[in-house]
Amino acid sequence: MKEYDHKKIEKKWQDIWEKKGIYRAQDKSKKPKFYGLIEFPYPSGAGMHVGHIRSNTAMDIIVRKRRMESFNVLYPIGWDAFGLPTENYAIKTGIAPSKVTKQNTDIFRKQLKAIGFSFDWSREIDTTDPKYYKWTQWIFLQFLKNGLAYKAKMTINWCPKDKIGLANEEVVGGVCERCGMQVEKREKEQWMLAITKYADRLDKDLDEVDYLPQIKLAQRNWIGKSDGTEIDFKIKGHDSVIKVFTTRPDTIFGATYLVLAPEHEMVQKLKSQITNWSEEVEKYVKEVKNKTDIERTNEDKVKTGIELKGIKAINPANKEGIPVWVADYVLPHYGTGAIMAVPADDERDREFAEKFKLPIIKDYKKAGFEDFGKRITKFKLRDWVFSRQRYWGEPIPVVFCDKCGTIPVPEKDLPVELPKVKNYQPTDSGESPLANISKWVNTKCPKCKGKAKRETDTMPNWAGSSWYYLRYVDTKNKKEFADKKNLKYWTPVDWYNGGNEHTTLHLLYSRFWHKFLFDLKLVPTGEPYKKRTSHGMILADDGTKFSKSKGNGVNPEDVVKNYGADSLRLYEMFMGPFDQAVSWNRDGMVGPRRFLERVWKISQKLSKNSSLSVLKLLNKTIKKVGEDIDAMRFNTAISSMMVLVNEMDKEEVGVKDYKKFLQILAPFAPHITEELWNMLGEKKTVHLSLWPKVDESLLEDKEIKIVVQINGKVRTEIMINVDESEEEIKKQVISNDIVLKFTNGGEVKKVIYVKNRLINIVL
RNA sequence: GCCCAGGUGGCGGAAUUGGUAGACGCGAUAGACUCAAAAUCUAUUGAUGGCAACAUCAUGAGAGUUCGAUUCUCUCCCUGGGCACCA
Repeated sequence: MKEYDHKKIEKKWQDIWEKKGIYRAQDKSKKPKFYGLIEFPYPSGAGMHVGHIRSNTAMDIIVRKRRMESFNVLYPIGWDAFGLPTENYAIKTGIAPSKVTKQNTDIFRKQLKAIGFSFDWSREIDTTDPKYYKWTQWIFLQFLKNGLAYKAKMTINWCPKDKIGLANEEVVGGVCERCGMQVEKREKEQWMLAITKYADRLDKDLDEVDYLPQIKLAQRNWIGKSDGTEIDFKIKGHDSVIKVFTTRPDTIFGATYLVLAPEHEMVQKLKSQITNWSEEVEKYVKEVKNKTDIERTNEDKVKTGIELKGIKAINPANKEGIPVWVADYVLPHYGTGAIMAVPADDERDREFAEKFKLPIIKDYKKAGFEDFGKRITKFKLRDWVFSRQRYWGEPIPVVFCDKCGTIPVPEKDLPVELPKVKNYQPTDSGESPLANISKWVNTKCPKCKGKAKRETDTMPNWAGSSWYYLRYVDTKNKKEFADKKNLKYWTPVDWYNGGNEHTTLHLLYSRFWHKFLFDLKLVPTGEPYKKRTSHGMILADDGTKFSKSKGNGVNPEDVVKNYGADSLRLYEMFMGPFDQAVSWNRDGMVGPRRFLERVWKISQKLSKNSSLSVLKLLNKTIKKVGEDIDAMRFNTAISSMMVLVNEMDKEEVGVKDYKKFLQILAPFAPHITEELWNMLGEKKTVHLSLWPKVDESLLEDKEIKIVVQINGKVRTEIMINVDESEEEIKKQVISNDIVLKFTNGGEVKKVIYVKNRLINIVL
């Protein structure tokens, strides 16, 4: 072929690669393994997004390089297909979510294949496949067996639009994370997972993993570990105590009053002794209860509160009776829901004390505090609300029997499959649409064989994604979620890249599930991911998010058609630093495409040997590209290859050296490099060839240029020999014509020499 | 309000972590090729002054440390993201 035509080569090689199975991971291998993971996509009806391509290409480049470094690589793909958009689509159109999911995954698969990602397609998984969610349900039963799944009646966040209960983690700024609707409060029986039991380990074990510092910090802030002291305050004339949590137990001598959250259980217990109960306190407590979190916290910092008259607590430090208040700025779910106020030391407490004329003790002694409480660790993290009143999720495998109570579905009866329904709308009472299918709901109790009802709640879509990386190591296993030997060989994941938006939700949940499975000795490591990085978003050319309503999306298929997958991959890697958000530029595709055309053109003019300048630059580039890939600096890797191609364009290039260049370009542009590699007579794929070695002897120059500064300003540059001594170089510089012009007989105060870089003369 | 990123030509961005600011790419201008256009090639391209050699200024603003600051310190302004009175 004389000219580069991506249409003739891309599909061709994709088919050959698939037929030969060159990207298949080998479960039995003596090679060292490398498990590279991307977050499996949600197959939305809109098809693949340019953002998917950016993150998938990055990991694709990394795993392709690892293969060329003789690693046995696992780079799998699947579908995180349960979720609201598909269900909402079903509500609108009446089309079954399973059918929509099938359509969407077919589109996604075709689109992903057209980009040339080196996924091992033989391991494709789908969270909505009963063969997969059988094991999601099975893991839930293990949680239940071990007391980590429990039912609780609790105030939940209720989205009136989605008609669904939301986990605290899914409420962003008081509104539903998905639809933006103001969240209400409702009482509801919910399945919960006790993630808080793992809070300490989830925090501590971050020390063992290689996550980006920001990611660790975000997880730590979310878990919110804080060490402090729990102190009992006795109540005068009452036998119970108010437990207070403080990080500053040394300030107890300055504590002049207590504040309880209005929801605090002691408020109800002390009711009969509170003299202003009916006229003030009761009303205030009710008001707070009706407030959403956002109203409660958005009061322009004007604090409200009511004193519980008739109640006095005793400060254990000085035995003085102090007043007790309720105020909504104290939250029931953090600490003990009660604080001791030290207005002399704490800004909020002072503000509150000044407003309500409470005593402030300025000088108090700070010694001897340790006797008054016990050391304790508190976390912000709350248990995970695991129930959804929706159709399109894994049914929670539990039945309710009047005689026997809540009974888990026996493991042999898994999976509990989703039945077909006619109407996907949640019921008016907010129950799952499953509640309407009496045939499915009414069942036999596994224990007494009497009448029983199935749980109609389903799992949140975080469930299937909490363990999918484990299934990839053994996707077809019918006996267990994955074979132990496979787990031992492949896990942990060596490198996991994903979106920033998942650093507190998905990442934390999957670490929690993993630790639980580790405790049951079902997985061999305490952490699922050795290394975690994250990518920046791709924004529209105006710097805002892509959105359907604006119609500013970019269709990757059009780009592939016009420019080719290789150009698209290169552009997305070249457009900016990988961890930062970048704007899509319609004209940006041109540069990478031209680059590939020049790469092609050079193949038509190869000689026997390369010029020295090409040889030197090639070596430098091999080194830089290798380092840049490992550090995810794809943009500079590409620019250095562009510099090399510019040089090769002008100079003589030998076949052997050109092939080395093809090898380092191969992870970025797999199709064109394979075609050229093949055209040059290679029979085996470039993608399993050995990554070229750097010839260190070619990296160093004997003659180098150094910069000459006078008083810190660049005035000229000179060539020096690397073997020359500092003395000789200084002498040479001082007698330089241009330097003499500036020194002009003046006194040289100081000469600073930075080896092989610059020399600065201070006058 | 607090925390984390970030602010560099017309645009996306680079800068060996204190050592030539603007690599690489896009765009633009001029020329070559062409009947013409596209593509390609060649040259120029931060600003100001100058015929030129060159000089001065310039990395959000202002100060500081230093022989030397895009890089370090302080104050302030702006953009994006996260958290929401956390005891």
